[in-house]
Amino acid sequence: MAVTIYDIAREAKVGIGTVSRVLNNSPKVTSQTRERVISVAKRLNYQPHAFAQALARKRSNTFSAIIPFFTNYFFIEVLQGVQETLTSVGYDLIIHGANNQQQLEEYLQRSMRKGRVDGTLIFSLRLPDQFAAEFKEKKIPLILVDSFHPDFDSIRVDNVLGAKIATEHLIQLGHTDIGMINANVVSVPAQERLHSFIQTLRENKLPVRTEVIHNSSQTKNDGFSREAGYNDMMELLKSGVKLPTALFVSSDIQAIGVIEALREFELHVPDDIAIVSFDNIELSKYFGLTTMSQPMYKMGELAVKKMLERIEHVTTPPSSVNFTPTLVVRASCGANKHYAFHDGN
Amino acid sequence: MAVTIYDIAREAKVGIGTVSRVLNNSPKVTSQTRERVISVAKRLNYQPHAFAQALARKRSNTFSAIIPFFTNYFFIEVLQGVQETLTSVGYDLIIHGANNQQQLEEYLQRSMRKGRVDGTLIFSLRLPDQFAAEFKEKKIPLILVDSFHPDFDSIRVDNVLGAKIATEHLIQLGHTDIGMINANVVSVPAQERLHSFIQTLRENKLPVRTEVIHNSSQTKNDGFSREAGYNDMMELLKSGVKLPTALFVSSDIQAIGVIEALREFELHVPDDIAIVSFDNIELSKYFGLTTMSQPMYKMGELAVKKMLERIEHVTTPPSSVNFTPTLVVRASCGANKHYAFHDGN
DNA sequence: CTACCTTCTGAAAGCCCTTCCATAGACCTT
DNA sequence: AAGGTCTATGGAAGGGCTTTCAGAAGGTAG
Repeated sequence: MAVTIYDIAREAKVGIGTVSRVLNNSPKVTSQTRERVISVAKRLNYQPHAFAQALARKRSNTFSAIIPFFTNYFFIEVLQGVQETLTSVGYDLIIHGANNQQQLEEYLQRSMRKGRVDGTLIFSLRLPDQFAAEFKEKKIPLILVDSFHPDFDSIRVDNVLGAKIATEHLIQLGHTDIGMINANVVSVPAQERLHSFIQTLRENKLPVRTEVIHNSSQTKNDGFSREAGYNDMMELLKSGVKLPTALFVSSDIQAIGVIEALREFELHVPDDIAIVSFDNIELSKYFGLTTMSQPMYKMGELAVKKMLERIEHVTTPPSSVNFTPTLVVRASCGANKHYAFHDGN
Repeated sequence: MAVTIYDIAREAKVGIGTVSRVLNNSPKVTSQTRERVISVAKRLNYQPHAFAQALARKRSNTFSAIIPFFTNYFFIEVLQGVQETLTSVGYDLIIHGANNQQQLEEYLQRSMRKGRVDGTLIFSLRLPDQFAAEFKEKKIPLILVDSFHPDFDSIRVDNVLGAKIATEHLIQLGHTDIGMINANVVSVPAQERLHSFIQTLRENKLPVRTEVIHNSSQTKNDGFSREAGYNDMMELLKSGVKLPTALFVSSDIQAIGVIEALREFELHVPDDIAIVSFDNIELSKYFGLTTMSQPMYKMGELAVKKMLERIEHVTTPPSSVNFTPTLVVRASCGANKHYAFHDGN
């Protein structure tokens, strides 16, 4: 069968303890025996058994990540940061796509199985209270990305500030009648962006026309999709209400759908309607989207670093990092003539 | 500390063997003791220790997937199929993004660690010979997706046939001067599409103008990116060679970049130049891309099913499934007036 | 009532590693 | 030379589970 440290010990005429010490680079082995053991290990093509190691060490060197949806550009880019950082420190990543509340709970349950993972990352999902309590009690490291809970570390983009900046940018461009195409408010970021948008209008004493503030009822990707953007904009267009002169859209990918819908009604961006959205995914540049840029890769990287720290120091109080999204001005808002805007007409 | 089967055994006044049997639904337990054990387990909020289980059972219920690049729409969509299917059968997925050969080898190494995973999926990557031998010898289940090796199961799209269909579609539309914007030929699919493209031109007795057949030298995502498409098309445009009337582009995402470049030269698709690409990612519809559609989600699903079969029957000879990509005619080839083509002018 | 099955159950062995503990031996010290 | 210190080493214990094995308990048949 598979070769174990016992085989190595026998061949190298040492004890298993010594083999283990050699393999773990413990200093208390003479270089002579060390070399003998290493050469035998190589000859037998020894591979340590990960689970036996994990069991003995009481740590698995793997994290789990729970994300709402797989096909979402924001998550993909953050995940890339997570994965690459993790790899560089020898950790593995288990990925769970939670399409609904039930799946989320199942995955959380799995992540809590003793020893399965050393920590888990939750993306953009609200942590149910009973799980929060359990994670806390069991002291299982948990990092929230793009979400928040007072008992755990979190890494976020400041959606409130971001939505404010976006909205004020439109206001500064002279717009006074601004609508919003939002994702599904079951998503926390969608909620925050919505409230901040409304708040900003109020602060600027602008009318809040609820008939042009549209929360998606789509459930797929919580409404953060091209399709949702298209459908929701279509609804607005067909409803016959007076259109605003500008729109704040809760994600770039939705904005792409929104533009598609506008095109069918022969409305031009930014002349007929100006758009600012959120995320700055790779494609945004192509579309000339003015958008709030999030440091996605960096967020992933930081999430891992925090997790590693957290594992070392289980008891330090949780901290929260807020990245400020930055406004990237392109063509869709009408402010930057440098970029041609491409809406396909 | 964490609750173990010993705790349950003590509380329920049974032996650990019985506890284990109950938890694993072994039939040889009276319903009376079964219920007693279950109620104690629930009361103590017992969670089995995954690694101890894996160690004793000699299987981990997790697979690993090695993909070339994270931010590639093709992989993401296949992975979604993989992940969802896996979840439905209670397996976990470890994801490795291999940005280069060295990383690939490290990950393969990791996957071979005894017990770490029950099997691994490799995406679009050529399996190095020494690893092939080792996997085969150790009988570690291995499934190749979008790649091929005679000793292992593989699930592919027929790139040769796909490229042929795409090229012939352009030929049927009357084009006799056709170029290609290819990804980096270090990638097997890129290679196959290239060869089949040239082969098809020859079969149809059309000229093969190597100056308009451009293999990307980009390494990021092996040239399967918007950026690569843009840069490579730019090179072609600036080179001053006579442009072909049609282009076969090796992926949709590149095609988007190609269109962007053409736009800067005020060339219109499909009137000035017709385009057929490959993949049919979600965004293709938006762009009106005529493309070869690959059943990505299905491929992921099938990969998992094959893997599970393979685990049951280690010795059955490897099989290879070839999906035939289907032509989706939209606007970019000029054949379908139903779709408006959107190149942003 | 004894002999023999069945069925269920408890406990030990085993999965493969890390780590602790005890010991042997080398090296100092006085 | 005896005692003490230190280092390298072997091996047992332990991590939490599954599975095998033997035996207890209960039932049936002769």
